[in-house]
Parts: sequence; C-alpha cells; structure tokens
Amino acid sequence: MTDLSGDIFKTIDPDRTGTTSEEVISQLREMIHRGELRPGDRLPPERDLAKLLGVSRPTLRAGIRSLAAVGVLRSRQGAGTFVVKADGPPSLDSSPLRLMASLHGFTSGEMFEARQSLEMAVAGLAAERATSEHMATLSEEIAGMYASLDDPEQFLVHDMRFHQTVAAASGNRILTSLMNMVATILFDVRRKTVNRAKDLKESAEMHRQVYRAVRARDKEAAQNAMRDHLMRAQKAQESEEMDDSAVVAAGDGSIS
Amino acid sequence: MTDLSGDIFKTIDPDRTGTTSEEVISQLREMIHRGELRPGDRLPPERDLAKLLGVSRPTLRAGIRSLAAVGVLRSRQGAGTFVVKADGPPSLDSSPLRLMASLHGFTSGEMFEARQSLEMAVAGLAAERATSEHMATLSEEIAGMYASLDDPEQFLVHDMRFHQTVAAASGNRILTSLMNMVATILFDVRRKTVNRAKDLKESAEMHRQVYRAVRARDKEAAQNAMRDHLMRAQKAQESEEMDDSAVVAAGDGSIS
DNA sequence: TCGGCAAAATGGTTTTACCTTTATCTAATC
DNA sequence: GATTAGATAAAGGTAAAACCATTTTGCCGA
Repeated sequence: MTDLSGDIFKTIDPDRTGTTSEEVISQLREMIHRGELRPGDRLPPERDLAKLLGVSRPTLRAGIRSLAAVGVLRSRQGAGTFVVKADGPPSLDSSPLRLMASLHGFTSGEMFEARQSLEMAVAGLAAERATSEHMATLSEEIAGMYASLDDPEQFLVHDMRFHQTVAAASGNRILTSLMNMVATILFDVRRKTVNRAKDLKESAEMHRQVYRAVRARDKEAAQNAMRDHLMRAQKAQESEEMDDSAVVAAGDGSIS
Repeated sequence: MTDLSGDIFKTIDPDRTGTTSEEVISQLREMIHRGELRPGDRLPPERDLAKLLGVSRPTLRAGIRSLAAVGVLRSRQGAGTFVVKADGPPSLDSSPLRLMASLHGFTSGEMFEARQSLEMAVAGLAAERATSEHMATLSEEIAGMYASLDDPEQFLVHDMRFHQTVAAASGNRILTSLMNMVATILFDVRRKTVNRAKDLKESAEMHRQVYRAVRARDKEAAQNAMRDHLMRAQKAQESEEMDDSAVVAAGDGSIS
C-alpha cells in the first residue's frame, strides 16, 4: 500500500479547460501515470477526496465512475474505492468491443478472423519464448481436455486455459489483453451451445498440434497449427448453430 | 433517426440484481443490442429518461457516464446525449490501454511488438482484399510522404493515413479498431519527437514496399514488408530518443 | 478465547436547486 | 426580403444535504 496521507492530491484549477469532471479524470489519470496511485491502493473516502480536489461529491463520483467503467478503478460499497489489482494477466474489459459490435453490426466471421490473427501472433511468439513451466501447463490442459471429452463445460475450461497459457507464453501482455477481449466474446457465445463429442476429440487433437509446435520452437508450425485449429473450430460452431436454429434469434451471423 | 416516443423504455424492476445504476447500464445496453437505439440517435432528456426508467437523475447520469466512458454515448451540454455516430471506421478509446500500460509498466517494446503483429495481420488481409480505391489512396499517401520529407508533422499525417488505409483494406473492422488503439498511443509518443530527414526518406521507401506487395496481392510479401518497416521505425525512434534524452523523463522505455 | 452484535466508515441513491451552454425563434435592421 | 442580434427555452453540468445499504471493525459478553 502507498501512503496517501500526503499532499499528492492537488485542488482543481478553477480556470481549467473542459468540464470539471473531465478535469477530475485527468487528475486521477495523472496520478496513476506518475505512479502515485498503484495497483491495489485505496483512494481516500469520496467525501474527503472531494474536499481535497475542491469539487463536489457528485462531480468526483462522475470521474471515479468513468475510470471504473474502463476497468481502472473499482468501488465496493462499505469498503472503499481501489485501483484495480493486477492479479494474473492484465485484462481489458470486453464490453466496449461488444457494444461496438452491436452498433456496427460486426459479423461473427469478422470476430473469428480477428481472433485468429491474434492467436496466430501469440502462438508464434510463444514458440520463441515459452518457458518450461508454460510447456508443462499446456500439456496439463491438453490432458484435461482428453479427460473431459464427455463434459463440454469442463472441456471449455481447459480450452480457455490452454489459449490463455499460450498468450502468457508469448510474453506480450498487450497482445494477450487484446486476444482475451475478443476471445471472451466468442467463448460467451460458445458457452450457450453444446459441443458434440466428435468435435471435442478433434479439438483436443488440434490443441496438441499447437503444443507440439511450440515445444519444438517451430514458429511457423505453431502459427499454422493455431490457424487450422481455429478455422476448424469456427466451422464446427457454425454448423452447430445451423443445427440448432434457436441459438441466434436473427440467425444473421451477428454477435449476440 | 429512430422515433423514441414509443414505450421502448421500461421502468427498472425494484427487485433487481446489482446496483441501480448497473441496471440502468444494462437497460441501455440491451436497447442498443436490440437495435432500438442506433448510431446518431438522441436519447430523451435526462429528466424525462430518469422518469421513464423510474430512477433519479444522478443515477441515470451515472449510467450514461459509464457508457460515455467506453465511447458508446456522448453528451453535449445544451444539446443532448447521443449514441455515437459511426462516421468513418469504428474506433475504440485508447485510454484504457494507456492506463493499463501505466499500471502494469508496459514497455514501449511490448507496444511496438503488439502493433507489429496487428499491422502484419491487416497487411496480409489487405493484400487479399484491397479494392482499387484502396490502392489509389495508398499511392496518394505515399506521394504525400515524398512531398513532405522536409515537414515531419505533415509526413506523420500521411504515415497515419497510409496505415489506416491498409487497415481499412483488410476489411476487418475489429482488427482495425485494435490496431488503431495501439497505434494511436505510439503516434502520440512520436508526435513529440522530431524525425530526421534521412529517416523519413527511408520510411517513405518502406511504405512503398508495402504498397507494392499489396498491389501484387502477395500476402507474405506484404506481411514481411510491414514487419521490416515497423522494425526499422522502432529502431529509428529508439535511437532518436537516445539522442534527445529529455524526451522520456525516466528513460526506462516505459510508455509516457 | 471465541462468537455475535453494535457502531462507525464508506459507497449508493435521492431530492432539490441553480449554473452554463446550446439551439431555436423572433424581431429589428440593413 | 434577407440577415443578424437578442431573448427564450431546452438540456446537460455542478452543487449541497440527507438518507440508505453494505462492509468493516472492534468491543463486550458468554
């Protein structure tokens, strides 16, 4: 925890540019940039902080809410407002992308393609940089997949963890975050469908192909294996949605 | 414009789950998902909408602010609150990524690598799908670069437009949005530096390489040219920052 | 020592009032 | 008749005070 009792909170200049709440956002952002607020830190109570910044509580709350909406702050009633703690990989909220998809009518084909590009990129990097721990985890998740061929929900858990491990092995947290953003949306769709046993076995097999390529430090092979895997997964999911026409109300391939 | 005078706004259920403002967010999100609110639409005045949803105005404003923070809504004092109009390519706000970078100490190396991966992906797709209009625009921007070798600021404009055109030519708006998110941050850093004439000429040359590969519909060549271009650009920028040590206060390669 | 209860701390919500900006309409003037 | 300036209304932005709900903390008693 960082001591926040000092005078790091400066009052807002009345002759500011833009609205007051925007100034509050800038103020908080700057403090994070400068490292005065670090992950896990607790902000002063709203009433105190409002006084410190020289604004009203609603205005301060507006600023806090904006930062909370983008996943930087998190308020818990009765406890306080905290800078989001980085437990595990940093992740960007996927709801902005989700809304963007609704607004512009992104097709699931586009979403699949984006994921494929990102996954291929991280797979290539993972082949170059994966540590032995990463390799071990990948192997475990594949074993988990084979062990849950008759439990689609459990299979999906191992599936997600496998891809997250590949992303972690890439060593690039930005690509990892972006990939998770896209993958989360697709997994949410998939969670509503029921995978057939045949598809699951094939899927496990293709994950193993990716793993072997990464283990062999073969960048191109890893990218190709990942591309093939995701292409098959897309086709499988699409045919499944064709079978069960009730999955998507409109049935036009748009993101739910 | 969509007629909003109907009864599409339903009051919030008092026996809801979560906080009231979260429910407001869900309500608005659902309306966007269902297409009842479309880009460019104006929401009812806050006072009226608060009544319609059965919540207080501050609570409604909290919900609106959250959606505004992720770029879905936009409020203009005196005018009203609007669903963001999609003029041009849809874009995600880069500030969440920027804050994430500060919080987790992302290096600019990581950022460059992420951009490189994304740009290579869109370049490959662009080689497959670019229309003749896209080709023409790319050619124009390159001409613009050569014409502004002595004007770094103007050069940067053509540079950005070139990359955005490549992204647009990829036909994948999601990858385009993600790429812009990352590229925006890097361009902001670069805007503060002054590029040397020698670098600019080389840069223009490498853009031309990308253009020729796209025009030749050579996917691999386009990806390779883009990779080489960005790699050189990164090295040039890094050496420039070495020359002018005042650019980055800490000088530790972290994102400003 | 442990468990439960109470009090304090803290964010969440509501109400009311007023300010600032924007848009629109009207009327006067050129 | 067209244009512009001013008034008016509409809409979001800010502020203050009060109360509610939840969480935390610590005290007190069994």
